[in-house]
Amino acid sequence: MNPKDLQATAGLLERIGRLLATDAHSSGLAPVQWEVLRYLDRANEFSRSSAALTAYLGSTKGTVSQTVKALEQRGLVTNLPSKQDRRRNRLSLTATGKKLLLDDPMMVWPRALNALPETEQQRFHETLEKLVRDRLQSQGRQAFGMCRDCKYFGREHENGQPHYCKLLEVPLSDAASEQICFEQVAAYGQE
Amino acid sequence: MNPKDLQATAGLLERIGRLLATDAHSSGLAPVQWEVLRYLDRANEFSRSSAALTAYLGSTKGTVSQTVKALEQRGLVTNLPSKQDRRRNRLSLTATGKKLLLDDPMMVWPRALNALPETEQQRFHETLEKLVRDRLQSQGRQAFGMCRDCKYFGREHENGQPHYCKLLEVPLSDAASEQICFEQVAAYGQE
DNA sequence: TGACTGCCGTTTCGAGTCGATACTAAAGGA
DNA sequence: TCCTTTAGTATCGACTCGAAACGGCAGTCA
Repeated sequence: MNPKDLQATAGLLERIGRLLATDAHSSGLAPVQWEVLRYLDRANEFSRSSAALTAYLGSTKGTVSQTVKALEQRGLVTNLPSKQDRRRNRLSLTATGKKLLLDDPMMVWPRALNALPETEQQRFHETLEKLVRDRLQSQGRQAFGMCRDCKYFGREHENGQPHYCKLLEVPLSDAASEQICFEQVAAYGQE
Repeated sequence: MNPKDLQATAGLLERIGRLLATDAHSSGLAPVQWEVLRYLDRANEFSRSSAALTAYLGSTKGTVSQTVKALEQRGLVTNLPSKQDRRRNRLSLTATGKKLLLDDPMMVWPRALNALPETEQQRFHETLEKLVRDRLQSQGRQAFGMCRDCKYFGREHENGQPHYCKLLEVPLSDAASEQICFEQVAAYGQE
């Protein structure tokens, strides 16, 4: 494709971004607030801190602190100091927060995607993944992949749990292996 | 793909949206301000008004008015009343605005896309276009396509110009036919 | 046992977005 | 001429964002 067409494709990405933002905005919470809720719902225990959230959002700790505070005031999130290291905090969704997530405006997209042919869904996902990964990498940012795709992910049984994290040295449940991890390093190369 | 995977694809869209926003943010202007500059650069004369911009952004006229004001104060945009209808305004990029657009942070995406195989570029573009169009349509919003893809676009010669708009009844240059039009209605069906 | 260092989170500041609402002014029909 | 519709502006409160200053705390090195 020539440069002009590639710009048109980028223009579509821009519009998608805007649609995402306005969808979010018109449903009560700010776009970032929704993203925080989604992240907390999908991240594993070690990754539910302000620092991890800051890296995930590509924002600053100040902004994140404020956003968390706003969500706390609405009773959607709790913010407690960690017992191991009292500099850190532990963020969690409240029951209200979890319930609100069922009305996530982002859910219109899976439905739209579902209308596409199966192979097109697959290919679209792969291309998106490539673009996001490349972009994050060129900014020196983490990809925040799923636990089970990590190079430290082990299938050894331990303590009755089916999996094991070789980095943090903890046993992992099946559910945990599908969560987002702050420390995740892709097992497959980034060629 | 199963629902969980479709959600993962939507998650990638979400992250792209965020990358777009932070890229924009960290380069001086707010994301929306960049979008306004890009729109004004690519829209035809009839479409460079606050009303068209409001529809394009899916925002409100109040917000657009403020955004335009901020860009005016920076000397990137001019805002003049229209002579035909003095309620309307005519927005234009200043020379400074046009120059700034050369540093558009969005330009990293065409480069990233260019790294993909040709067929993958094509397919990705088509899928994106489908998603955006469907989403806009389901919200009852306009698509803002290119003049030459419009059902009112005619290839008749007139006044020395190669094309013609059957809706506004004006001759069109080659360049104008590639601009975004407020009135555009897709020539191909929306099945 | 200290002091030094680096990290983590909070607070505050100014510019800007956003939706909502109220407002002004111009166009255009009855 | 009156009245309605339409286009753009002004203002308010909640929120985002980056930057910078601040305080708490863990780990290290002396």
